[in-house]
Amino acid sequence: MNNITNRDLLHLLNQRFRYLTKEMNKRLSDHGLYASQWSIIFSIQRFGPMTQTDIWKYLNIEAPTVTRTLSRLEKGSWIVRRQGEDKRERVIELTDYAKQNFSVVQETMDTFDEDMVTHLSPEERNHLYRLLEKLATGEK
Amino acid sequence: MNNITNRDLLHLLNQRFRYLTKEMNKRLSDHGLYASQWSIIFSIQRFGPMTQTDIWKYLNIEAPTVTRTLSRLEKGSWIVRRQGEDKRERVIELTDYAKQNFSVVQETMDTFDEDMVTHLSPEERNHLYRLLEKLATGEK
DNA sequence: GTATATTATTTACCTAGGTAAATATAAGTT
DNA sequence: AACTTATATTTACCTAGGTAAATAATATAC
Repeated sequence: MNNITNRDLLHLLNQRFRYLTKEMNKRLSDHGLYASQWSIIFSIQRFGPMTQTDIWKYLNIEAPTVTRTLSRLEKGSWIVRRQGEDKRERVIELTDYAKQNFSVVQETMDTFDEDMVTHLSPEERNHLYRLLEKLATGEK
Repeated sequence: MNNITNRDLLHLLNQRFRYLTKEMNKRLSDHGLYASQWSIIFSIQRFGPMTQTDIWKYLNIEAPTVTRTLSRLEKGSWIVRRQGEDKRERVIELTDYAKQNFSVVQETMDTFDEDMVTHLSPEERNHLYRLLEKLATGEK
């Protein structure tokens, strides 16, 4: 059994990642959402109102990306931006519309998550997690 | 030890993937390339001249994405598009410039690949590969 | 209290991925 | 040969990620 090359490993990761987001977008399209939009909605539902900085730090994406995605969510009536005490910051809250639709979308996503890992046993899922933790940690 | 949730698993995959491409782009920027561009150059070097269909089928991306990336590579003098016998198709070849610079970039990428998996033993790399194979296979 | 530095957000401009529809050529049918 | 179908590529238009620089408000220094 030959060892897999680093390149093949990263290539496969790439393939799988793209398949995942493609499929996720497909399933979310019924709800008028995209994958990245859902991850923001989910975060706010989980942690309560967040500033944009809270969001990009948690999701590990850049501030301009959040600005843009929030604008789309705002246009779709999923979130509202309210001014914070610190007038530089904007606090993001879910709209009633978002709260009403949250659980339906969540069910869709739960099914999606399960479908994606269905061939992995619980032990394998834990193991995969631990291996991914060791991947690309930035240190040498 | 609690089991990891599907959501956390996919979330981590997301984080790692973004870190990977970000870092890869950073290292390639010295060479005036982006990650996706390199993957095309690498494919052609490996398999020889390919039609655009060959490329998108191999890389598992959509045809329009390839069209765009090739245009950028062409502008950067990395590739040339020549008409195939079948006049519908365009055969992509590396330029002399690409051939001359290939090995330097490849060294950069080999180092990158190794850096990304450096915390994983050979067995772990194989295992990670096998687990990723089982992920998101599309079947239920 | 004014000047400077820091922080939060935005704007402008890249690349990359996707879908849907258009175009051009080839292949198949009658 | 003419008509229809299929294939290869492109165009137009989305979203998402990134960097660099601008703007506005806060915090800090003097």
